[in-house]
Amino acid sequence: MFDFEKIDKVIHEKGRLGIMTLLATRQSWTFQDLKAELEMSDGNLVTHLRTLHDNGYVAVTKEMLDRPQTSYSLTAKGRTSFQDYLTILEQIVKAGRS
Amino acid sequence: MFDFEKIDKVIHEKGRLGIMTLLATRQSWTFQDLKAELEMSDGNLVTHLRTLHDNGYVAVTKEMLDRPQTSYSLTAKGRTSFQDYLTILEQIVKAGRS
DNA sequence: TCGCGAAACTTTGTCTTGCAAAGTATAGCT
DNA sequence: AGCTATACTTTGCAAGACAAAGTTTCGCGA
Repeated sequence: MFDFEKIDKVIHEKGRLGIMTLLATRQSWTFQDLKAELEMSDGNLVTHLRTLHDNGYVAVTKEMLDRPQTSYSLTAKGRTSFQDYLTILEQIVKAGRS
Repeated sequence: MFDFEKIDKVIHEKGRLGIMTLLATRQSWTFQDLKAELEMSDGNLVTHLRTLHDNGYVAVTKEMLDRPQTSYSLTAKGRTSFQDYLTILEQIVKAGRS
């Protein structure tokens, strides 16, 4: 019926799913904004962001304003992977609502 | 924006999400049918089903036909929890498609 | 110039899971 | 009695989430 093996394990985790969803709604997010929105610890957030970056889903931009400020955004690959993931979610919702 | 903490960790796991989705499409599934559809090992499938049962999401019916046959179905609690979960998925899809 | 604090990590450690392989129990068929 | 299928349980490992504490780097104020 469904191929649940297709579910992307990198995205399908509460923390990273939150990050990906936020990144999809805006061009760019700072570390601080993500942290405030998701209420994650520094270590946890950085680890998830690194996992996403290592998989080529997230781009990192480091800037020096008056304070250091790192921003994150989706890569093209990240965006398509996320859309593919959403397609599976849609199928699940559709099946589950019947 | 979203409260990702609301995501039900019992449901939000690839294996159990598969089980719950299948159970939502039919009144009842046998162990063998679930196993064939999800392509899981016996131990893995039983463990997930027990987790779902321990959380009150799944009812178990044991029968003796010519062979032992155990069937699984959603409880009322399981159904509402799953619907709540789907609601969050819908929000994510909606946000991610914008 | 010497801290001080903030941002963004890294490190460490713990604890929970997923998952598979192998073993067990029960019942029917031959 | 022995074989097979179902439905488990047990064991063990490896991966991952997560938090707390330590680290680095910068700007700024005393």
